[in-house]
Amino acid sequence: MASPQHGDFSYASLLEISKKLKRNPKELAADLLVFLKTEACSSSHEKQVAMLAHAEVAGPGFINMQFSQEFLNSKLHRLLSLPLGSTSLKGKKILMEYVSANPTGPLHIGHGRWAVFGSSLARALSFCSAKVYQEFYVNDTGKQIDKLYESVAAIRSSKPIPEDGYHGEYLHSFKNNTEDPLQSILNEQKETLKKIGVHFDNFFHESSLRTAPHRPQSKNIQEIEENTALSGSASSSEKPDTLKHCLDLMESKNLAYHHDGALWFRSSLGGDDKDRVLRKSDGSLTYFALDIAYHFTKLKRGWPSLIDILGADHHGYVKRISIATSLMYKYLIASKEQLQTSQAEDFSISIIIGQLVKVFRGGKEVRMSKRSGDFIALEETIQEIGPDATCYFLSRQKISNSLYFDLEQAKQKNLENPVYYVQYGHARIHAVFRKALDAGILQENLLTNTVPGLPATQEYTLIEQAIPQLLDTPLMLSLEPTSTARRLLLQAMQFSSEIEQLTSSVHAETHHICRWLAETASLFHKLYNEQIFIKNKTTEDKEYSLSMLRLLAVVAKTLKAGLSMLGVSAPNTM
RNA sequence: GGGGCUGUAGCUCAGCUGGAUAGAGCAUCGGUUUCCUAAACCGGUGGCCGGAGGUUCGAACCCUCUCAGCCCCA
Repeated sequence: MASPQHGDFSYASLLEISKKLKRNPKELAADLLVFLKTEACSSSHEKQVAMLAHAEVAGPGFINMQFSQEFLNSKLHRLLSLPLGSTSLKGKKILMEYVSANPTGPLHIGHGRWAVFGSSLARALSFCSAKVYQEFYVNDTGKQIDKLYESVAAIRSSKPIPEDGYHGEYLHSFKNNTEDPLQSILNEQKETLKKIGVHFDNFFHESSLRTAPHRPQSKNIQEIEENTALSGSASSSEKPDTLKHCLDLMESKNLAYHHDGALWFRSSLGGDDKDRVLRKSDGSLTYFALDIAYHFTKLKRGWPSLIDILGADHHGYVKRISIATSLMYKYLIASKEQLQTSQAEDFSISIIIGQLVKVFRGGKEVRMSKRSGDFIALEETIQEIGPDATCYFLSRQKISNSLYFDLEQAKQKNLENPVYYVQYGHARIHAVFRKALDAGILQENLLTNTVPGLPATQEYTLIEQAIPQLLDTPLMLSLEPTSTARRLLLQAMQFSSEIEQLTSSVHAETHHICRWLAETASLFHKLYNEQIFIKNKTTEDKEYSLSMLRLLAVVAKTLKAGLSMLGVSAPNTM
């Protein structure tokens, strides 16, 4: 926000306020300055520490401020001794649905993008104390699935695959086994997702929405993984027909009507340009009907805040499904049907449209089509460039922007991929700590496995084990206004608010994490080249080293937090 | 025909609520290693922010029009 020469941070929107108040911005700034100096400086919300050392009016009406040494010191102490996190979304219950790939083939690179984006966002929301439930919708009924079974059946009986069936090579592995293809493909998808750190709380099968088994010969796919504790009354011996219930409800509430032999949803009520068909005149249901029923169950299971991440090819769906879900929620509140949630204002549905990934190979675009079998598998990419680079690469750009992905380039650029730059920063800090241990600056007998502010684990890093002995170190950094060390500390302090900001925005721009990581790593590498942390000549040097280690420990802690939010590892050596 | 996304350095992209001299990485040119990891650091070159109007103290950002690319629906 502020460049270093403008102090630690600056306030710029005073000019806008002054317009409304019809006051001279400079005068207003001067008044605010007096207030800041008397009020804010004397009562920071932590202890009684003066927050500001300096504040001044600059330019046409900016206020530039500088933190006091004491404030920075206490902030550093907190960052080191407490868990990182925020309470900005405390009490929020959010159900996220993403990936939801059809179980008709392996995941492609586009799915990888939604997966990485979704899981990063989920971690960011959890970081802000929201309760997040991650779900994958398994589209296990319908024409595409029938085609899958027909194609496999043809392969098994050595007959030609139907023209409009699936021709991908991956299906040929079913020739010599009797596995259920759908279940098997789904399992493979899960395995792939696991490699990039994506875990779902639930795989919701579309077939569970209706009673009539869609495909009697494959009963094993009917096993419902849905957590019954969360699904309210769904645990009775007879499975309720959610879809029928939902459609009946809509009819009874006059949200749906019959016309021309079809059943229509009054989506125009909510501002759609026309009503949409739920059940065609031939009796078959539209995807839309199933989607409404699915979203209905999300609400009924007690999740009032919904986030859907859809591919750009589904953007036509956004409006109608938002409308349908809102109307459903209104009904649920109106009828006082059992809801595990409390307030109506908790309801929100946010549908994030992720643009597609354009895949190139040596400058030539590769078209993705699952049916012909010509697609870029996520699995293949992970194997070629590794899970860390995959996650980072897929996170780097705004989700609303098409992502250009050249496989050849990604392969070649292994060492130039920015993820290594950040990881290297983390590993380098470890090297400094190892050196400090060798030099006797850190005391081996004081290393501990009970680290404040971190979850219990058997595998604390050296840095983490050293935290307790660093907490007592006084801050002796030369934190001149524009020093790299000061900028680095401010950057680390910024991490939590960076995450808060992206979770509060509708666009949920997780690529900001990448930017923050790269900036932080850059500042660290700069500092590393500016000075030597471990000198070990005099007592003074030793104290200096300890104070620097304290700063570096915070940097390592936040770097690791940022990396793991993206599903990227934070190695200790490279 | 209707709708969505995008247009910023040679390439790939950031740019947070309209704010101070538009930023990174790669590429390119030149420097830095008796010292904690050179997978690093420092410096140079490179810009009509697609174009035109408008809003205002101020616009890459907001509004209108327009051009180009990608996608969805009919």
